[in-house]
Formats: sequence, structure tokens, C-alpha cells
Amino acid sequence: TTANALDALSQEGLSEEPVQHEKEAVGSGGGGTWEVVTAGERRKQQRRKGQRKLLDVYQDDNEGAEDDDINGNGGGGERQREHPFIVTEPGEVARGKKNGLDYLFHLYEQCRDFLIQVQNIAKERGEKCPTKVTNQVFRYAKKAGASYINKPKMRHYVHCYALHCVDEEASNALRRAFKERGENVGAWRQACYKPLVDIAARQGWDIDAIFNAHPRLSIWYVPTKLRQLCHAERNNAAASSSVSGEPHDHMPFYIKHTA
Amino acid sequence: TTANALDALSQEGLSEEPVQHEKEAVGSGGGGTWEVVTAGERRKQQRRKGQRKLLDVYQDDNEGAEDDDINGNGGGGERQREHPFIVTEPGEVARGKKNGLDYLFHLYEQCRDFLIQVQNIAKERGEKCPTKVTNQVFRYAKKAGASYINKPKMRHYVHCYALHCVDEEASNALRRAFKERGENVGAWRQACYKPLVDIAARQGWDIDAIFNAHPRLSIWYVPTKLRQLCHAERNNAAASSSVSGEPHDHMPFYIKHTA
DNA sequence: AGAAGGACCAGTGGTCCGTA
DNA sequence: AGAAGGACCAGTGGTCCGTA
Repeated sequence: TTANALDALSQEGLSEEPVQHEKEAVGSGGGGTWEVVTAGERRKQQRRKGQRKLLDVYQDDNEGAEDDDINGNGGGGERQREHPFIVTEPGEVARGKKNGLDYLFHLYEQCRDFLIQVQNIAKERGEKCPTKVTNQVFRYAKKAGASYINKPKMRHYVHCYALHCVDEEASNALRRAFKERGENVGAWRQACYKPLVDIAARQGWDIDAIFNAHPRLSIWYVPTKLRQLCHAERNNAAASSSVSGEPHDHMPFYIKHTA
Repeated sequence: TTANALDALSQEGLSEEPVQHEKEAVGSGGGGTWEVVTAGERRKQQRRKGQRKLLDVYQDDNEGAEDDDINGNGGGGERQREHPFIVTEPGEVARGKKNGLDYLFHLYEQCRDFLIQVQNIAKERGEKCPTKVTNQVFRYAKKAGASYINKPKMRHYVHCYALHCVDEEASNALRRAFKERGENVGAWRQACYKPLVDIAARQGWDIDAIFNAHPRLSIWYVPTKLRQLCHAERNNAAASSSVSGEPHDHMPFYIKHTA
């Protein structure tokens, strides 16, 4: 089980080489590309289906590269899924077949790196450039060998990462509290919503603005449920304040959440 | 055919009422919506399929409203498609069964109005808010009675509208020139690319930045072909300047386009 | 022939639910 | 039971091509 402690940090070194292939073989002849590309329109570019097959996702078809023992499981072909997360304090490395929350947040940073690479390649090629972590980025990450990154997982914990970005103190306090109480990851995850909604309340309920204002957070879609919670609480607050007879009040003496 | 002159402007009056229904019936009980919405998660919200049917697209099902004779064809059920566009000068109204270019550009403004309405409704409901003219907006426009607006048409002429936004003088001059020469709409449309690429060249080839900098243009996706042309020309320019022995030069004495 | 737009399609955002 | 993630699905961006 000592190998597993390392496991949690083994991804740190995973530097997915700065892919920058296929420089589009800059326009050859002196004829000026203007007419060339323009003329291309009528010519029904290569009959829809059998095209260049975009499936490369910005990676030369590095089939069966298997280039690194990413899971750190000694290549035994044993481990199928990532170890489950447990609630850890900041700085704490998970023991046993578990991963800690620093590692979870580290995955978000890795995704950001992958996005930046995808963006650079897109710019180089003059293609449209994603501003968010999209399917394309997940596919790129997978091809780059980061098979432990997947969309459902990352989307599941986005709001936890959001709290970590927006109010690290609060996030750390919550982690310590939930670890102490021996709560499981699901409970901690649930608990991450409320502080975020409270922050939104103080900022005009605009959760999109909160995400966009933070450079590392702005690349993530606002999770549906967080959006709904903010909306519901906004309506709730509005109803409360109008009941008190002072609409658009600052709701000073009204206790809102009862649990 | 005199009715057709009016026809071209008949849409002007089409004010699609500021839809703002269904205020979400603000949270009733004093129990606080917090627990309510949070609890909703486990409960597998209403079994996927038979849900609220999002098909309303922000419109109460105003079936068979038919509320106005939008096409101006006297309700004879004759006209199936919009009249084709012809190249007109600024201010000129198309005659015969034709539509002019002022009308074309007017359609882009209408789409913008529809987008703003969709955005307002989304904000009201706390749903994610589109920043571009999406399928949802086209659907909304159709439901609002603007059946003459459709995606293929709007996407087809986006770059023409872009030139009109970004350099109206150049756009007007081009229209006059092509009208004088008796060119058809397709030829005019093709000709709109070049001035835009030239503008992009002066602004570091960043066509996205050019679109985003203009409030009325920023809501439109950059057309694929315009993006490709900018990219191709950038490479071409880079190749030229490196041939001249001075990479990253300002390419002063080099004639680029030969037609 | 030139042009308008219904309708299709590959790949998206979103997350359920069979799996371990 | 709690949790990870393959895989599905409704609705998207994009535009072809049968239509008039």
C-alpha cells in the first residue's frame, strides 16, 4: 500500500509533450491562396463522408503507444478504475487504495493544460478555438495518455473545484471539517454547493460571472445543479424580502436556510 | 409588382411581443428551497424521456396563431419561399419579386432582437444564456412568426453582414460597384470575402477578435470559409515575407493578390 | 443558370445507470 | 453502501443538395 501513496501523486510528472505537428504545409505556389480556397467552394469539398477523418483529435495516430505506466500499477493490467476519492485535508496524501482531494483538483489543472494545448494547435491551424474544456479536450487528454481523466468525473466535481478556486480558505475549512467528522466524498461534495451559493448571493446571483472572473475556473461550464440552486435561492431571497414588506432590501434580519 | 416593393419592407413592423411568461412561480413555502432542490438529485428527475418537453422554446404553444400576413402575399397561400436577393445600393428598395440587401441586413438585426429576448427569458429562469445566435434562437424566431428567417440563409450571408458592420463605407462601395456591373447576388457575396480578409490582415489576422469587437457582429459565429481564407492568407503572407529574406517584415514591396 | 431552405449528419453537452 | 466512468441521448453547428 505504500506504492499507492505515490500513486496519488504519480501523475504529477505526466508532461504530455507539447504537440505541435503538421504545420499545415504552408501554401506552396506563388499563385496566391486567395483564388485557390475561394474556388474550393463550388467543388463540394471531397464528398462529405470519406474526408480527412477528424478523428485524429490533433494527435498523429499514435496507436498502441502505451507510452507510460500512468496508473502506477506496475503494468500488471490489474487496476481498471481509478481509486475512489476520500476527503483529505489540504496537503494530505491519501493512504490505501484511495485518492485525495489535492489530486482531484490537480486533475482540473491538467485538463487546463490539455485545453491550452488544444487551443494552441487550433490557432496554429486557423481552426475555431475552444474556450472551455470540451469533448475534444477530453479526447485529446485520453490520446495523450491521461486515461484517468474522463468527462463524467470532471463534471461531477466541478463545483468542488470552483469553491477551491474562489475561496480556498473556505474550501480548506470544509475539507478539514468533513474529514474530522468522517464523512464520505459524496457528503463533502454536496456540502460544497452551499458556500458557493452564498458567494453568488453576495455578487448579484450571477454564478456565470463568478466562474468567468476566475482564470482557472472560467474554462469550466457552470454545472446545471449549481445554476439551479442559485436561481432557487435568488427567488427565495426575493420572496423573503417582499414578505418583509421591503422589496429589494438587503434582507438583514431574516434567517434563510434552516438546515 | 408595386406591392412587392412594400413587401421588402413589410417585415419592419413585425414586432414580436416581448415574451416574458411563466415567471417560474417563485418558491412558495417558507421551508427554504435549499433542501428542496438539493434533495432533487437522488430522485432521478422524472425519468429522462417524458419530461417537461423543452419543445416550447420559450413560447407558450401558440399553435396556429398565423397572426400576421408576414409574407405580404395577401394570404393567397401562393408564395412558398422568400423572393431571391438582388444586389441593391444602400437605401434602394428592390423591385419585382426580389429582396434588396438592406432587407437582408435587416434580417440580421431581427435575429439579434430574437436573441436578446431568448437571453432575457433564460436569465429570468436561471438557465444558461446563449451568447450567439443558436438553433434555439432560430426556433424561437420561427415560433414568433418570423418564418422567413432560417439558419442556412443567415449563415450563408454572415460575412456580407460582417463587412457591412465593420466597414460600412467599403460595403456600400462594393454594392454600388456590383450593381453597376449587373452582377448577381452570388458574385457580390463572393466579393465580400476579400475586403474582410484585408481588414483581418491589418489586425493580426485575428478574425475572431474582429467579430467579437463589434457588438452586433459578435453574436454571429465566424463562418468557416472566412476563417480558412484568413488562415490561408496569413500563411501566404508569412511565406512571402520569408522569401524576401526578412521574416516578420511588414511586407512592404510585395504584391500579394493577383486578381 | 442562380438561389432559398428542408433536412441530414457528425460530433456536443449532459448525465444515467450498469458495473465493480 | 458508495463511487467511477462507459455509453447513451436530445438537441447543436454546419451545410448539402433536392427543390422551385
